[in-house]
This record gives sequence, C-alpha cells and structure tokens, in this order.
Amino acid sequence: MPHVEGSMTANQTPAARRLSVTTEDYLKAIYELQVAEGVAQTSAVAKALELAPPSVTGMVKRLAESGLLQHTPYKGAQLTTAGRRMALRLVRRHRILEVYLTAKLGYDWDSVHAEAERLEHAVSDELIERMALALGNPRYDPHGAPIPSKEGVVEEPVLIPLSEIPVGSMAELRQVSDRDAERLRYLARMGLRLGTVFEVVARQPFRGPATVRVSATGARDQVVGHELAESLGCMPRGKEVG
Amino acid sequence: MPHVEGSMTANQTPAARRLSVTTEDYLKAIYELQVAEGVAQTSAVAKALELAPPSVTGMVKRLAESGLLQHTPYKGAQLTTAGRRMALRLVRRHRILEVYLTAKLGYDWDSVHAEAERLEHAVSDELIERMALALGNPRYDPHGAPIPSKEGVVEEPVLIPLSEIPVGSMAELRQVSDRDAERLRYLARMGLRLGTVFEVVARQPFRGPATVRVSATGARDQVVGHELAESLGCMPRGKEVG
DNA sequence: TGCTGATTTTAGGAATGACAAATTATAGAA
DNA sequence: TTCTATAATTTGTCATTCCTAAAATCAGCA
Repeated sequence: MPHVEGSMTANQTPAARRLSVTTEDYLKAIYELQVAEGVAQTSAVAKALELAPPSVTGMVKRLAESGLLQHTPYKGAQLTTAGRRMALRLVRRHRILEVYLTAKLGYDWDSVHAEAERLEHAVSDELIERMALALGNPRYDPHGAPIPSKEGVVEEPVLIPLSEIPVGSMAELRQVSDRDAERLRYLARMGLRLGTVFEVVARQPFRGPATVRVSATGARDQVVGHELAESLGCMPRGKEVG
Repeated sequence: MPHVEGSMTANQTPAARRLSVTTEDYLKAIYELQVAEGVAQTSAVAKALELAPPSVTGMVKRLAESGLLQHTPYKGAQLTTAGRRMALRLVRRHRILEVYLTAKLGYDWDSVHAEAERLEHAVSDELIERMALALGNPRYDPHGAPIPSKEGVVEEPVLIPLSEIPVGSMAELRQVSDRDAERLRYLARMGLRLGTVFEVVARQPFRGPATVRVSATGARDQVVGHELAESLGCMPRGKEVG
C-alpha cells in the first residue's frame, strides 16, 4: 500500500523568491533524511552535504527564521509546508533530469546523478516541464525512485530491503540508491537491474551476505554483501510458473 | 574574409580549478565586450552584468591577480590566454545549449537566452559534447552567432550592420543579438529571420529608420529603426535573378 | 542519581562578492 | 595650460556561508 508524502495545493508564499543554491541543497538533504530516517539530525545533514556540523546548525537556524523549517535545538529539523514544497520541487527536477539524460543523451544510470545534482539548481520550471512532456511524464527515475508531480505529490512505494527478504522467497528489484556510482556499476555487472526478479537462496548470519539466484539469466548465483543488500529496495513476489 | 579569434592549443593551466559562477560571468562579459568594442571598460562590464562600477573594479583586480586578465587602471581589462580559453568555453556552452533547447525542446529564439545563461554554469563538458553530437556539431546558434570549437577556436564572420548597407543593394540577415527577447519577437513578427534576403529601398538621414523590402514574401516593405538596424548583422548580396 | 561519551551549539573568524560615498584620473574644451 | 565633465578607483560596510575551537546538552549506564 503506497502512502502519500506531502500534498500542498495551497500556495502559501505568493512570490516564492529565488533561493540560493546552498539553501536548495539543505532543503533537499533534509527532505531526503526525513523520508529515510524520520528526522534530520545536524550530523546527518552535515554528512550528506559534506560540511562541518557547526555550519549546519548555523544554516538551519537561518532557514528556520525564513520559515522553511522548524528547528528544535538538539533534536533536529523538520520542514514546514513551504520548505517541503521547495524540496519536492528540487526532487522532481533531479529525477526528471536523470530520466532525460538517460533516455535522450545516452547517460548510464551510474553517471546521471552528479550531472543532475548541478543542473537541478539551474533549470527553469518550464524546461523541466518540457523535458517531462518529451518523456511522456515518467513516474520513476532510472534508479526506481518515484517522481513527485508538479503539484508536489509523491507516492513512496513501500519496499523491503533485500537484506530483509526471507530466504527461499522471490522478489523483484525495484529501487536502488543513486548516490554511489561505483556501486551502481557493480550492480549492473552482476546483472542486477531494475525489474530483475530473483530468489534469495541463502543468507549468512551476523549481517552476512545474501546469495541470490537471478531467474531470467539461467540461474546465476550472486553473493550480495549485507550493506549493499540494505540499499536495494525490493517488492516481494509469489513464486511464478515460468 | 573571416578572421580567427583566439587559438590556444597550449594548455597552460594543468588543473583548471573550478571557477565561481561570478567569475565565469565576468570572463564571458569581458570577452564579448572585447569582440564588440575592442576593449572592456569598467562601466561597460558593470552595465552588461547589471552591477555597480566599484564592484567591477574590485573583481577585475582579483581576476588580474588570478592571471585570467590584465588590468590597466583607468583603461580597461584584457583577457589573458587562460582567461580567453575559459571565456570561449562558456561561449561554446551557451551557444550549444541554445541550439539544443531550440532544436530538441521546442524553445523559440527569443526565450533560449535566459535559460542558457543559467545552464552554462552548471553543465559538464561531457553533457555539452553529447548535445553537440546529438545536434551534428552545429556551427551557428539560433541567432547566427558562431560556435567556438572544443579547442577554443571561433571564426567571427565579418558582417555589416543593416544600418550601413547602402540603399538600393541587397543583403541577407545573418546574425542578431540574443540579448533582448522582445526585440527578437518583433523581428519574427516582421518576417525578418536568419537567412532572410532583402533590399534596402530607403533610409532616412540623421540616424533615421531604413526601409527594407523582403524579397521572398511578396515585396512587403518594413521600416526598421536605426538602433535596431545597428544590431542586425548582414551579408551583402549581389542582385540575383529570381 | 550522576558520570561519560557523543552530539550539538556558541563564539570568533575568514573568504567571496556586492554596495554607497568619497576621491582621483583622464581627456576634451576653453 | 587650466578647467571640467565623465569615468574609474579607493575606502569602509554588509551579507552569505564556510571553518575551528570551546562550551553546552543529551542519553545511556553504573
């Protein structure tokens, strides 16, 4: 059952004045941490943006004054409606750009992230909508992440990490993190792509690796480390007659 | 006879460290002023970038210290080889982006400039080369401006402003300024596009307007103000038998 | 309850890049 | 040559946003 993240149709800020690139980076990082972890702690934001923690504290206080988020000292930051709207706009831009670069300009799924990361701050809403139209309004980016609508609504599908799929059952790879290009190249070499259906045939204890059997390509068994497995979002599948 | 602007094959700076967006804006503005006026005066740069003159003096001094240009106080700025190389890289990006947005995403020639102006600072060299390839390595942008090569070589064709084409002779519109979108829309409405061949049938004295007759579209006479005519780069044409 | 280690915040400072006000240089006219 | 209008520069601030070092706070455990 997919649940709905953020849904703002009320346009609070009439003249949404241009935000700095830095501000946009903070909002997006905080949004993504809220989705992944529930809260956005100072140290987590610092790590995501590769900054020192005091820089984050300072910036978060300024963003709170601008009304883009709420800050509870020592607890973390929470986006306001205005802040979430801006963050979702950034996420939409990023993901549409990734699809466009992949589909129209021959980028691989491991190299689009960095390019989109810079472009998302520079493109106009108009350009993004033209790209979306040219692509037939895609719903997922090349890593399986859902694309928020223009209105700022996104369905976050409920997926289960490969690390938690029971041994003996089947699942389909639906989403991977786009952060680490090296990891994406490794997955591609192993034959693990979006939509790949596999069976978990074994798992070692103590956060050990899982062994998966890819159905399609003639039963090749692959060993997937625990940490990698945690970053692979899967949809459980009943065994099918193939 | 076209003449060659800038030709640097020697890669002086080994690790061309990333320049700030601001620095890139200054270099491009100074380059364009040097092409148009020969020199780049402080006030002209300030006007082009919509900044106050003291800001320009300060930045120009810093750019001189970085070795990107030479500054003769009270005289103006001149790009060094390193500065010109960076500027030409920006110009190439800008113009390839304009062609791409026009050809692949349905932009009009009056709206591409602003979009390219922001994107040129965010795209990677790789993306630009992919776009250039997808476009068949175009040589001119949608306003007729020549596109510098990857190596930083550009042929600036010698064109004559419409304001200086003699009455009674024919010419072809080859290049227009991309700065003012309103002006571009006006030209399009008048039927003046790149490649349009026309005859100058009259010109009023004292910087008055010229009257042009567009050959193709059944002898429609158009009156073009002096200032607008100065911004239209034309190639003289012998009268042809049509 | 009170220590202890990790996290967070405060304090102070540096770099970039913009501005206004005041000063100085240049070049053309008298 | 001297004056004067224009252009350019110097000086002093301010806003952003980063950093390091030091102090404060929180949470888990004895």
